[in-house]
Amino acid sequence: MTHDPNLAAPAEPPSSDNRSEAFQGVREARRNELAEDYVELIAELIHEHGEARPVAIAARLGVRAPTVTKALDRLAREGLITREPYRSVFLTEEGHALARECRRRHEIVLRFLIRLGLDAETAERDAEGIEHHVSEQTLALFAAYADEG
Amino acid sequence: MTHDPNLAAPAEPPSSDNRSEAFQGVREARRNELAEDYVELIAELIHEHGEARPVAIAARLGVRAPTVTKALDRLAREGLITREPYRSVFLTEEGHALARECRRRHEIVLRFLIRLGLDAETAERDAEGIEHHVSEQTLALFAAYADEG
DNA sequence: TTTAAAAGTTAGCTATGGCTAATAATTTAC
DNA sequence: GTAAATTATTAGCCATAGCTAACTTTTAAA
Ligand SMILES: [Mn+2]
Ligand SMILES: [Mn+2]
Ligand SMILES: [Mn+2]
Ligand SMILES: [Mn+2]
Repeated sequence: MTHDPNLAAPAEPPSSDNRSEAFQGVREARRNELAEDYVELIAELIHEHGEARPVAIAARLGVRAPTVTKALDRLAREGLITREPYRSVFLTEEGHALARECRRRHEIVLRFLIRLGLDAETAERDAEGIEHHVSEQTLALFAAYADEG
Repeated sequence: MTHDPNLAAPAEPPSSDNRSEAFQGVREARRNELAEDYVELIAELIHEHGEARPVAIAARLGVRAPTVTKALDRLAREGLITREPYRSVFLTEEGHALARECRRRHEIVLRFLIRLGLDAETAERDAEGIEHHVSEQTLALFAAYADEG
């Protein structure tokens, strides 16, 4: 979806030992985390401030400006955003779709953790990491628990 | 614990905007994921087969041998393992402690997901990613739910 | 005991994701 | 309307994490 079809992928699926399945999946998820955080955040900033400027992205992520510039170049290359130099950033259709998906996951995980009894701050922090590693099945169970649990 | 004190850390904590806290935490967690997976796996292999050979590590992780060699060099540099060329790998005290901690987290998350109603395979896969992003607080709630829920 | 296979390492490539320092463009203040 | 401040980009650094190809060492077979 968000990523290049296997830039550094092996000739023969390296040892598709059955046990390796989980790790393969996690590596795949890790490759998309950054892009997911970016598009989700960009959507948020546009909603809150009417635009997403690199300086705001950097502040929210807690990284330096050049880090953001480079990441945005990559997102543009991947077709998730459009941009012009020195201007703020826009989501493509694809980027917007991914952002919505991420926001949904984020909110379900967050609601779930809070319902479980976690304080808001810790919940937010854990959700920010966990959201990238929950399957649809888990998400469904989280949502069910949050809604009625 | 497992990592260098900020190799690429900024001069002044880059924009310690309050909102950035969650992302900072996640980035920190991401830096340790690989090391955590390795030491946990090494402990497992030693338990199962009496030794941890690079070839077995590679098979289980689903990566190529040179990837493992390099990662092991890094773990050794960080004081988590000891090794000699062409021989199998051992955990240092520190590595062993980290492995135990990881195994504990992994098992709590896994038990929790299964208790929630997830199938074993999906649970294993999600746990492999989630385990690196749960705070002690969340872990406590997971454990409580798994035990009595 | 020689040879073949398996395992491990090294060298070298690509891409990501951080950073600083220097420069360029834009916006704001005067 | 110019000068200053802010914002953004570029260039260049470093470490991680993957890969292949080539080589070395160790282990297993014949
Ligand atoms: Mn996130
Ligand atoms: Mn998020
Ligand atoms: Mn893991
Ligand atoms: Mn694990």
